[in-house]
Amino acid sequence: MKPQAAPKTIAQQVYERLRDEVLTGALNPGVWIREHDIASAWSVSRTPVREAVRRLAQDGLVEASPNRGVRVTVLTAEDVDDVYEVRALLEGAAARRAAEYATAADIEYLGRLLDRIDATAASDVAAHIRADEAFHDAIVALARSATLADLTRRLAGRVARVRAATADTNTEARTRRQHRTILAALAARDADAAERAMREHIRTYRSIVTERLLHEPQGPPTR
Amino acid sequence: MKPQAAPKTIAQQVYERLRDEVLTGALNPGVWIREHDIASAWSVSRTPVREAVRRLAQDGLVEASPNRGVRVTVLTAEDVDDVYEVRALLEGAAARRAAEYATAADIEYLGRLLDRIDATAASDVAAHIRADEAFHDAIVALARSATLADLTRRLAGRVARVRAATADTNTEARTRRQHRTILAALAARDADAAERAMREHIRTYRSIVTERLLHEPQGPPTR
DNA sequence: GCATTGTATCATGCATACAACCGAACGTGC
DNA sequence: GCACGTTCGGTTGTATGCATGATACAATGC
Repeated sequence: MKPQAAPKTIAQQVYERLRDEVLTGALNPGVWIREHDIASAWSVSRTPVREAVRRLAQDGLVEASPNRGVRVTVLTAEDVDDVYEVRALLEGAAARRAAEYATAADIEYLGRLLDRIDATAASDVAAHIRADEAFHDAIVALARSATLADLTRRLAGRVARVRAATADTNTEARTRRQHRTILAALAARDADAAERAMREHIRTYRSIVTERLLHEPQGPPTR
Repeated sequence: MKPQAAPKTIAQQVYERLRDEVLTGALNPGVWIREHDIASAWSVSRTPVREAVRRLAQDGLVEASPNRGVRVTVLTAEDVDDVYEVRALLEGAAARRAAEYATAADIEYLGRLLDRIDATAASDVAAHIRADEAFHDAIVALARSATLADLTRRLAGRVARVRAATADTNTEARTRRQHRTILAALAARDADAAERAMREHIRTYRSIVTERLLHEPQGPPTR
């Protein structure tokens, strides 16, 4: 079921755990992450911690200062705007290609994913986000473009950060309707409509989360 | 004015050198890269080599097999097609935004970059590629989107690989005309035209390089 | 009082040693 | 002769110790 069943190496485990702590806010924006602290706290050596931290930097979740260390990046409204605009671009293109390649079975499967979103309790934020991600990921997979999938995955960290920060549960009736619109466009093999619908959908997300970010600012950057 | 003037750390030096060897074909596709070999050959430890290799994997220039090592990725025509399609998407969007943000001075600067391409001897392949990259990079910079710039840079490695493998000198009159068309669209502040022109331009590249790849299958002969 | 310089401290950057794991070849039993 | 288990070699994964570079603070000179 879960394609990731190999948190085998310590570096991978540290990476996932650190990522979780950033996403959940256990590590507040602006705080310094010292390799030695993490290593001693979790009883591992600095080597895998170092590797994990580098990967987080690639994901845009932390930013490195040479010879100084890394700290959790601070989310600004401009960043969110920017990330979501590019995400709309990428996933819009993915939807366009998916409209060309999707089989009837694929369409049916996507429909079941949407049903699962509807069946998830609005209170279960994490499950809701996972179900929504599954729908978007499935469409990207249908695009049959390794490059598109790769870049989308690269944005995923920053997107997840935003969603976690804003408790983006995607429960609004508007976004649900948009999901069905996207699916209908795919089923009709209408590439233009699929791309337009996906872009519109993600831009709706964007306005929702940016608005929430303005009302719930960030934590204090500890020096 | 090179923004990168700090190949100070050993890891960075190893990264750049390894990258060069992959691009120039000193390391042929399919060849296994063993950390220890590189380290002893260049008189450094495995630690910075390991870091450099991981970064290359992120760039898509090498692919890793768990506990087995990494080897130089093999270029297929499908990969090239895919990478250039996404590149057209990203840089097309960049051109659109550039049309909104560019000042008169920016336009003039872009014009000088194009003049420099024309002034470069067709025989100097490396200089030609650098000059062309400068033009494209400048447009991406004008888009004022950190995310767009980041993803473009992430594709840069794969694109550079293709260009090096096909000696893509961009000397055809057709591509030069397209450059001027893009610039004209930017000068006219016509976002739609700019995006269209850039997409068309990169897709022209794509057909050129894919055709060359078919005639000259893999990289240059071993040194 | 302010600027400049020297120094202490600390985190990263690198090197080296050890351990775990995978693959392949070889040997043995049927 | 074939299949299976085992051993062996080699590579990556991890731990730890040392060197280096940067920053902050304090002392000193102007």
